[in-house]
Amino acid sequence: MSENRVAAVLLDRSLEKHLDYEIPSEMQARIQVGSRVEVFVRKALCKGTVAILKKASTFGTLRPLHRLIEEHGLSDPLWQLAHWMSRYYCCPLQRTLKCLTPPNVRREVKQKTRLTVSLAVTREEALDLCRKLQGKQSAQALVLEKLLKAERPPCLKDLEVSRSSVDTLVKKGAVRLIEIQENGLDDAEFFPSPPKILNGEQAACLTEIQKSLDAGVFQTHLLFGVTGSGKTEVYLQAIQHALSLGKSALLLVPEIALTSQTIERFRARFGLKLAILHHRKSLGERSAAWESLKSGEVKIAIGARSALFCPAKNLGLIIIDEEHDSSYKQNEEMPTYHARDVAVMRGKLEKATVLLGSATPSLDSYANALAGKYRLGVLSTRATLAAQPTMRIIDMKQALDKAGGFTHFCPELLEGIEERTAKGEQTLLLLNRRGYRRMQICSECRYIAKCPHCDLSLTYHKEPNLLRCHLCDYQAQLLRECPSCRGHSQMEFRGFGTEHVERSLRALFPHIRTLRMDRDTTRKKESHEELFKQFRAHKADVLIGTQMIAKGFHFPCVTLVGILNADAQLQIPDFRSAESLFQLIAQASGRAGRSDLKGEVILQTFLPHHPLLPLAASQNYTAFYEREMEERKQFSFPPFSRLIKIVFSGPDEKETNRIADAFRAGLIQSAPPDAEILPMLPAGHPKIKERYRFQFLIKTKAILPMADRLEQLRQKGPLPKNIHMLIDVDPTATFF
DNA sequence: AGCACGCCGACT
DNA sequence: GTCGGCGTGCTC
Repeated sequence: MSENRVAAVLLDRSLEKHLDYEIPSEMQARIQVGSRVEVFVRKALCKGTVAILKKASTFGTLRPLHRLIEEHGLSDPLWQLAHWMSRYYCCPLQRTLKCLTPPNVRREVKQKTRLTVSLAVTREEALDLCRKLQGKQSAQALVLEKLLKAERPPCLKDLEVSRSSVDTLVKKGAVRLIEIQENGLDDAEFFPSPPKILNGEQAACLTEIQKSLDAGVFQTHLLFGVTGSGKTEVYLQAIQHALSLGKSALLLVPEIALTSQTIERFRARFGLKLAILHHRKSLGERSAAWESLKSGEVKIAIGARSALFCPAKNLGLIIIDEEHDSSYKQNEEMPTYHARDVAVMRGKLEKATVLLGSATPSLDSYANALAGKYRLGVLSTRATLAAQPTMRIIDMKQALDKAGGFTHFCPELLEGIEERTAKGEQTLLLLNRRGYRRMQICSECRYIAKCPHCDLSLTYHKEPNLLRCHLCDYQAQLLRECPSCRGHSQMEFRGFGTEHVERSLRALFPHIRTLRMDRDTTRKKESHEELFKQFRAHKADVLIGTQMIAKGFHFPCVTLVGILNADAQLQIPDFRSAESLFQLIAQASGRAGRSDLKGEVILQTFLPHHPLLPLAASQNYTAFYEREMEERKQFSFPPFSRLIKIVFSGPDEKETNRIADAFRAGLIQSAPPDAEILPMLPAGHPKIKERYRFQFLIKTKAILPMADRLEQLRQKGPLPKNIHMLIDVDPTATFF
C-alpha cells in the first residue's frame, strides 16, 4: 500500500478552506485524520486538525507539517459527529471543529500545578534548625514549625508565609518544593450516600436502561418523571451500571443547574471520580478534567451544553437532564446545535445508551417516544410522597378593579404571602422582566425613550437610577422632559419589572424580608449560587425573580409560588410559546411544597379564559400534548415539519434587506419542491448594536436535503463582508 | 483570524 | 520623499 504523503489541515483560525501540507517521514506512521498538528502559515505557526490524508496535492510545493501535537486528537466517533453536525447545521467543518475543540484543547494550556512544601531533612534536624532560627529568622522558623506539625506536605499557599523565607530554606537544603499536578477535580468534602431502594416504576425504567447498556447498542430512552419522582436516583444507578461494565458516562444539565448542589449529589455517590466541565473554571483545570476523561482515568463527566463534546473514553451512557431546557440550544452562533439532538447522534455513533429526562418533555421528544423512536419510561408518583400543589388561576382584571388601582398582587397572593411568612414558610414570585419600569413614554406625543444603537425601548433601572438597553447595555440618564415636544408634557413610565415588584412588596409588608434574583443581581461569578444559598438558609421570606428562579433548585420551605404575569409567554408570537408556558408552570409547581408541606401555585393572568391555562394549572401533560399537537398539525409546525430560520444582519438597513431578499430568491429557485419558504420579515429585534436584522423561515420535511441546498447556495455567491448570515436549524424561537 | 500589500492623503 | 490610515485578498 502506498503511503499518504499529504495532510489537508483545517486551521484553528477562521479560514474555512483546508490547506495541504507534506507529511514528514518520521510522522508518517502516526498521523491520522483527527490528529492535532502545528504548521507554518506564511511566517506564523498555527494549530489545526488533520481533515484528510491523501497521496498528492493539486497545490504546487507544499510545506511540511511542523509538529504533531496529538496523534489521537479527535476520536473516530467525535470526528464523524463533527461531519454530521457540519452538514446538518449548515456550518463549515472548520467552524464546527472549533466547537468540538474548546479553548483548553486549542491553547495547550499548562496544567495547573500546586507547589507543596516538604521537609528535606529528618524531623530531629528540622527541630534543631527551627530552634536556631527562632528569634532572628522567625519566618523560616514558623515554616519549619508548620511543616513539623502537618500530617502531609502542605501547599505553599496554605503556609501563609512569604515565598522568600521558603526559598531560603530550600537553598539551605532544609525543605523541598514539589510540583503536584492538579487534576481539576475538587477535593471538597462529601458525605457518601449509598444507592437508594427504587420504587416499582423507577426499577422498571432502570431495568430497560440497563438492558440497552448490557446490549451495547444504541438506544434512546425518554424518562418522563414528574418533579420529585426520583429521576436523579435512576440516573445515578444507570451511571453505576455503566461503570460496572467498564464504560464511562456523561451527564448534561442545564446551564443554571450546574451548581455545587447538583455536583454534591453525584459526588456523594461516586466520590471524587467526577470530571466537572464548568465554563467558570480556569483553562488549566478544564484541560486537566478533559485529559482525565480521555485517558479513562475518570469515567464520569458532568457539564452543561458544551460538555457534550468531551472525549470520554469508551462512552456508554449519555444523560440529558431536563431535556426540554432551552439552554441546550445554541442560538446566536453557528453551529446552532441542540445538545439533546447531537447527544442522540453521538450515542448512535458511539453505540451508547442515551437517556433524556424531563418532567415536561419537549413535544418533539415525546412525539419521538410515542412513535417508538425513543423508549418511554414513566415515573408518575412523587417519591417524596408530597402532594401535587393546588393551582389557582386569578383574573387580574377583576383584582385590579377590586383594588381600585394598580397592584402586582391579587388579594389571594398577598394573603398567601403574609400567611406563609407568619408560619416561617417561603414564597417565590416570578416575573419575566427585570428592571424597575419597562419604558419611559411621553404622555403627550407618545415618544418612547429608545436605545440609539438598537431598536428597543430603554428599561428604567432604579438600582443605578439609569435607563438601560437590554440588548447592548447602553446606559442613559432618565428623561426629565420629552425631547420631541420640548417640555410641554410629562414623561410617564409603562410596564413593571422585578425591581418594582420587590419595592412594592416591601412597601406593603415592611417586616417581610425579600431577595431578588435576576441578571442584574447575578452579574458576578458566584452570586447566583450565593443568592440561592441565602434563600435556602431562610435569610429571606420571599424570593422575587425571573425564569431563573423556577429552574432546578429546590427549597424545602417554599410552599407558595406566584406567577405574576402568567400569560406573558403567550404574547410572544411563537409556535412554541404555549409549550414554554406549560413548562414554566410545571417547573413552578415543582418548586412548591416538596417535602411534607402542601404547596400552592397562584397564576395571575389577564387571559383567564385562555384554554391553555387550566391544562397547565392541572399539569395534565397528556391533554396538553394532544391539544398542542392538534394545533401544530393544523399549521404544520414541528414536529409535523422541520424549520430553518435564516437571519441576515448588516449595518445598512436597505442593503441588508436587499441581500437577504436576493438570497431568498435564489433559494426559491433551487429549493426542493416540498420546502415552503416563508416571507422575509424584520427580526423580532429589528436592530441590535447598529446592525439591522431580517429573517425568514423555511418549512421542510427533512433538514438534510435543505441544508445541502443552503450549503451549495452559500458557496456559489459569497455575501458582502459586512453582512452576516446565521442559519438556525430547528430554531427554538422563531420570532426573536 | 492575522498579515502583507497597495493605494491615497498629510507631513517633514 | 516617507509615514501611516485602512480596504482587499491570501494563506498549502
